[in-house]
Amino acid sequence: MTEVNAPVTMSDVARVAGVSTATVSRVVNGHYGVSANTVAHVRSTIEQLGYESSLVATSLRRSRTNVLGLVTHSFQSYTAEVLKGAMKALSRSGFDLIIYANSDLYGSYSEGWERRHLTRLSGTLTDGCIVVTPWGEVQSRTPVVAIDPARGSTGPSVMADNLAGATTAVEHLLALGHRRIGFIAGRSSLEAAWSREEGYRAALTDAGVPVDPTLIGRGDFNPESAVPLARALLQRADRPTAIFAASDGMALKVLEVARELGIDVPADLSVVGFDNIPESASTAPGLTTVDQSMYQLGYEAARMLKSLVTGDWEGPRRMVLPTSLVVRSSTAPPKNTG
Amino acid sequence: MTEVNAPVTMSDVARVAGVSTATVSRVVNGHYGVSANTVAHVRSTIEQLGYESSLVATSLRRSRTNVLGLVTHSFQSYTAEVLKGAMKALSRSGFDLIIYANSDLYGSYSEGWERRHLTRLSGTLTDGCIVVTPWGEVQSRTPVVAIDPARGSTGPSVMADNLAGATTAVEHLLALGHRRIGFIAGRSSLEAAWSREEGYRAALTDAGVPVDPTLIGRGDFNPESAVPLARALLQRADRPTAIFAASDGMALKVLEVARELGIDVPADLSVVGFDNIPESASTAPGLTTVDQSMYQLGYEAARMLKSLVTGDWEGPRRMVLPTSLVVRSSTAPPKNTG
DNA sequence: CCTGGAAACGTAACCGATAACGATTGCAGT
DNA sequence: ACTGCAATCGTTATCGGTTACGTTTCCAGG
Repeated sequence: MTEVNAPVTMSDVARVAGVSTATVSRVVNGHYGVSANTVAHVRSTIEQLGYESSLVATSLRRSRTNVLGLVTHSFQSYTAEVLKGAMKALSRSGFDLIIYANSDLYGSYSEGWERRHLTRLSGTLTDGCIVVTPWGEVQSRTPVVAIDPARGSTGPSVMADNLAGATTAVEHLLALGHRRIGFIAGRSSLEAAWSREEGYRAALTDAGVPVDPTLIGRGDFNPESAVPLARALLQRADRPTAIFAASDGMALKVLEVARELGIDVPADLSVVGFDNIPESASTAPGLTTVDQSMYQLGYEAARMLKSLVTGDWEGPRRMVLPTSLVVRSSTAPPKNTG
Repeated sequence: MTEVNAPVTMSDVARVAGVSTATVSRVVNGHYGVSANTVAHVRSTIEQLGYESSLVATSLRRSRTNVLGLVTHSFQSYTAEVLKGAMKALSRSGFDLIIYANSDLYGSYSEGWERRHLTRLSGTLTDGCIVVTPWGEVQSRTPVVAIDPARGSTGPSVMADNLAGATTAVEHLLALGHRRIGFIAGRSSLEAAWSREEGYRAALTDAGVPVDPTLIGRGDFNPESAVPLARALLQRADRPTAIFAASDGMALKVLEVARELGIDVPADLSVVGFDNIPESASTAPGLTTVDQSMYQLGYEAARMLKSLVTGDWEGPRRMVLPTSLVVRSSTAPPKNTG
C-alpha cells in the first residue's frame, strides 16, 4: 500500500531519454519509424522510470476509451452471470467493463433513470454498452447491444432461442402425460416473454391439446408477481397437473406456494421454469428448467459489442443462442396417469 | 438505437451562445462570476444542443476520473455481493465502478496478473480501488481498500469480526452438547482465516475442551480443498460430531461428503459455515452459518474508498464489522447427548 | 467628473498523449 | 559529387475542458 507520488508522464520519459514525446509514443505503441537502438533505449528508460501511459489522455486523443458499459436496472443473480460472461469475453482484449445499475433495486423503478445514465455515459465514458433491461429504443451515439430486447426493437441483440426452449419444456410435460398445463407469463413487452408463451401455445397445439386461456397467468418476470397467480391456479377445483413458468424466479415461487398449500412436488404437481439460475439447482426439489446460459448471453453480447466498437463485426446483428432442457426432480408423470 | 452523430462540444455551445468556453465551463460547474442572464442563456443553448460534458476531457484536466475499481481474482457469488454493496454506496455519488477480475477463474492463478493490472489501472483509469483478493502489500499511487486483507498488512481495510463470529459459531455447537468439533481452516495468509481459527480455539478453551490438532484440516477457502479434509475427518473411527468450516463454500462441500458417506445431517453430524452466501440458505438442509454480510463489507469499503479519494475520511482506516449467527437446520444436538 | 474596485467575461496555457507534417540524415544509384 | 528516396525523428496542432490571469464593463463613492 505504499503511496508513490510520481506521476511520471511521457514527456518525463522523453526528457530523460533525450528524445521527443512523439518518439516515445511511437515506441509505446509499437509504431514504425524508430531505430532499434532508440527503441531499446526508450524502453529501458520507461522501465527505469516506471512510466505508465495515461488511459485518460489516450482516450481523449483517440476519442476511444476502451471501456464498455453494462447497464441493468437491478443486479440479480442472472445479472452476475451475464457479467461473468462479459468479463470473460473481454479478458485480455484491452477493453474494461464498467457497471451501471439502478440504485433503487426494486420499487420506485424510475423510468428515466437508466436512459439518462445511458445517454450520459454513452458519449463520454464508454465506447458502447450492453443493456440487460428493456426500454424501448435507446438513443445513443455509441453501439448498444441488448440482452433480451424489447419486442419489436431492431438494434443489435443477443437472446436465447426462447421459442424452441419453451416448446421443449412443454413437450417434456406432455411426454410425461400432462394435459392440463398452466402457464405463468413474463412481461409482455419483452421479446423473450412473448416467444416463451408462443412456445407454450405451439407445443400444446401440436399435441392436439386445446389452449385454455384461464390456465394462463400474466406475470412480469418479477418473482413476486407469480405468487398470486400460482395461488389462483392451484386453488382451483380443476387445478392443472403441471405449471410452466416463464422464468426460474417465478417457478421457485410456484414451488413455495405449492408447499404452502400442501401440494407435493412432483407427486401432485410438476413445475418447469426457464433460465436455469443457480438457485434452481440447489433448491429442493431441484427445478426442471430450460437452460439459457446467461453466461453465454453475456459472453456473446460482449464479443459483439467489442467488434461493433472496433468496427469489424461480421456476424448478424441479432443473435439467437440454443437452449437445453435440464430435467431435475420437480417434474414427474401426473398421478392419475402414472 | 438511433445513432446520432453529433459529438457536440463545449466550444460548440460557446459559439452558438456567443460566449467563450470559459463561461460555458463556469455555467456547467456552477462557478461564480457569470450574470444570471448569461447563465440562463447558456443553459438554454446547452439544452437545445443536447450538450454533455466529456468525462474524459474533464478527467484529464482535473486529474480525477471519478471512477473506482473493484479488483478480484475470481468472480464468485460473494464477489457479487460485495459488488452490490459497493454499487449501492456509490449510487448517486458521482463515482462509477469498474470491475477487474482474473480471466482464468480457477487453476493457473497467475500471481503477477492482479498486481500488474492493479498498477496499470491505479494511476490512470481509476482514482482508487477495492481489492477482494489478498496479495501482500500493494504498490499504488491511489488509495486501495482491502476487503479481507492479508495477515499483517497495514493499509486501509474492511473486514468482519471474524474472531467473534467464529467464537459464537463454536459456542453454538458447544451449547448443543458437542465436544468433538472438527475445523476446516482457510488460507492461512489471510487475516480472516487466522482469526476464525483463533475463535475456534478460544471457544473450545473457554469451555474447557482441549484442542485436538488432528481435528483441524488445513484448507485454503477453495471449496474443493475441503473435500479430502472432510473425508479424512468423517472416515475416522472417532469422527467428530460437528464440523466448523471457515467458509460456506467449504461447509457445503462437507455436506456433500457427508451425504456421500451416508452420514445424516444434522442427526449424525452438525455442520457450521462462515460467510452466509446465498447458496447456504437454499441448500438442504439449510446451513447454519455466521453471517458476515459481504454486501455490507462492499458498502463500507466503497464508502471508505470514496472518502479517501476525496480526502475527507474521518473514521479509522481499518474497519471491523459485526457478524451474526444464522441458525438453520444443519446443526442439532449430538445423538448420544440428545 | 473622476477614480476604485468588484463583477463579468475573454485569452491562453495546460492536462497527457497522438499523428499529420516537415525536417534531417544516410545511403544507393548514376 | 549529386540526386532521390527512405528511414528516423522533432514540431506542432489537436482532443475537450479547466482555470489562472488579464481585460473590459459598470456602478458607487469622493
